[in-house]
Amino acid sequence: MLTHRAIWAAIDGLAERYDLTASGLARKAGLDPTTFNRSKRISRDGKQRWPSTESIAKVIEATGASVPEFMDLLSESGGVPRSVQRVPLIGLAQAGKDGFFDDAGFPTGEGWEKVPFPEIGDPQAYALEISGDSMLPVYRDGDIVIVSPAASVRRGDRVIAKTMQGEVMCKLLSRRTLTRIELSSFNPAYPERGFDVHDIAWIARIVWAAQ
DNA sequence: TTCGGTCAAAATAAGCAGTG
DNA sequence: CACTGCTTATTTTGACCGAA
Repeated sequence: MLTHRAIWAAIDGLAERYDLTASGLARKAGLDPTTFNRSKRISRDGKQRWPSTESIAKVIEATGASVPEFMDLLSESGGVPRSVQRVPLIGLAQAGKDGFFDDAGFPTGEGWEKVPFPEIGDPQAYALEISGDSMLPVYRDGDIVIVSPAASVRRGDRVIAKTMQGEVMCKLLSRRTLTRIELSSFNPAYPERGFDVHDIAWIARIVWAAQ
């Protein structure tokens, strides 16, 4: 439903997602900074004012967001504000480098982009952007998963694991003993891989996925 | 007339030396 | 370090403008 509330909430959401205020977003889009102010949303006599499609096109262009992304914000907001937390986001490939995690697999330091996500009640959770095709057909390239290093991991769980060598992978935990960890890919084209527990730096459960 | 966007001006917020 | 006083940038409001 394209309500007045939803469309403005989506603009606010877009601004927040890119760390801008509403007026900052307008300025970045080459519009007058006042275009999205509150007083421009409801006129003096209480009538609803709407942004033009041209303005919306400009802010999407300026932020580099996609039209589907904006539609997402529209349906999410839907007029009813939802509890949202901002979680750190990182790419799977980047995650292998040093400096992003502490020894226990909790996100640390700088370099994390923040994305808003529905509240999942875990302040330690973070987001990973999937790359590669080893997780097909469950996760596609570009999907975002929410990972909780605090959640307990059991057989059959979808997990993110990092090896001592710095390789980060998204797998299915197929077997776990005191000394061995067996990880299988969702994509049958990839073989199952076994690791000595000492070769795994940390393992964290995927608790949510945006697809 | 109506509807969005722009203009001008005022209110806030954010730095930032200088001082005790 | 904390506190002023000052400057600059950002945000907001309400009047106004041009297109349809």
